[in-house]
Amino acid sequence: MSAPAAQQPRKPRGPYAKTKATRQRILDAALQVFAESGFRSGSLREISEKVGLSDAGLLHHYPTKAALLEAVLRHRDDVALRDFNIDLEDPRAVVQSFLDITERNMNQPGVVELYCTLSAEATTPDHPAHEFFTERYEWVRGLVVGAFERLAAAGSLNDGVDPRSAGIQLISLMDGLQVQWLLDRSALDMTVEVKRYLDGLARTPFIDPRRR
Amino acid sequence: MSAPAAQQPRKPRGPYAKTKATRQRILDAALQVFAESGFRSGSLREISEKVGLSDAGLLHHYPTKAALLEAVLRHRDDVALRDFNIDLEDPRAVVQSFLDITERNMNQPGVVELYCTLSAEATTPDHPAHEFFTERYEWVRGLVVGAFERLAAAGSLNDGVDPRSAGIQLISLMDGLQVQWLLDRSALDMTVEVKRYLDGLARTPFIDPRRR
DNA sequence: GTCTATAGGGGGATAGAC
DNA sequence: GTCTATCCCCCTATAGAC
Repeated sequence: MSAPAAQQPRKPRGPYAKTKATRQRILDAALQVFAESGFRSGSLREISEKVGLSDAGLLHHYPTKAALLEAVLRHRDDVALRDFNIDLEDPRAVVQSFLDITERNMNQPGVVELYCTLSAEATTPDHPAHEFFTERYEWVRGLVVGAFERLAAAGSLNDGVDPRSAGIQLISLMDGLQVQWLLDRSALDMTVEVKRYLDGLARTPFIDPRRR
Repeated sequence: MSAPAAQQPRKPRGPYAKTKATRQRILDAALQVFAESGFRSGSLREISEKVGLSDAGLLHHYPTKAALLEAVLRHRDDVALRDFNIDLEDPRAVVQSFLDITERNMNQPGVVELYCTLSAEATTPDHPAHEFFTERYEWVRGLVVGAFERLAAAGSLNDGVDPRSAGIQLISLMDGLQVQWLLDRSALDMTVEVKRYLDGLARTPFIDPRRR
């Protein structure tokens, strides 16, 4: 779920390019390490060990640590966008997708940890992922606020619900739930909470009954 | 805002104890550094430089890096608890205090950054502040859920509002707002959003009109 | 495409002098 | 209570061999 698409690294020329597979393994390992320790204290050493490569071997594929981080973030977002393939013009589908993403997230705590840790770390302006996250939040906020605005215009929201606030709050809710959930997974069910929040916004539920 | 109270470091015996003042300066500097960089990549070096002390001088007051972190977190919570001095038996006062804290937070982004960064970092079980945060969240959740339960019993909540969900969501909302706010302070007003969320829970507003 | 070797910098913590 | 000196660890990145 990211604004611009990513450009592929480089020439996948050979007939059976092991390169692609290696890079995939690097991304997987990097995700794990950055999720566990964040960017700053996660080390290339740990990543290269996980992959079974030397440090220099790893840096052949991604020239710097920051470049590797970029690649991990963009890759995750590309995968998510492709898997869900949301119709951005349909406000109900957009809102529904937030619930779908929450549900998926409960099955991949590693990714949740990655975004939690990194988004907090990247609030500092000099962090290599700072721009990525500011742009990402701006984009997501625009997406969901737009959806709520169209729903409001169609009279589908309760009186007194401000579309922009609802968008900001939905995003905040999801982010905040993740911290509590990561700290103690038995304390709450993220899907239930998101669903309840959405149900509170409208008399007629958003959720397509065929899907849940 | 923490469950157990902290024990004071040690003997403040001398008549003009510079020790106390030094430790205060250390805590202030440590807060800044841990907020900016988190625990893992924030360095004692940077802290001791800010204070104007050598590394060893700093470690005389706090024997390890983890001990220093503990002290910073407990100190902040003690200060907040003392300043607000909430009547924990009055559910309206408890809910109101969340709004007060939000308002105060908007004037001290450093503290917000500290809790954001550290709570995310500390979701990993082996982090030195892991227990601190799990216990803290458990305690806060119990506090606010209890308040909502009493409000519900008194018929002060809208129909269909689940007290436990409302508590979990209020905390999540505050945490999530902080990330978005730190990334772009012009994007939203945390106080407004918390107030709107609370207003959505009850027909009669919680907020004491004498105070806002 | 991957390796070894190495440069060059920080990091936390301890010992012992003042 | 604070210092200097020191230990030994881990880190990112580059150069050049295979």
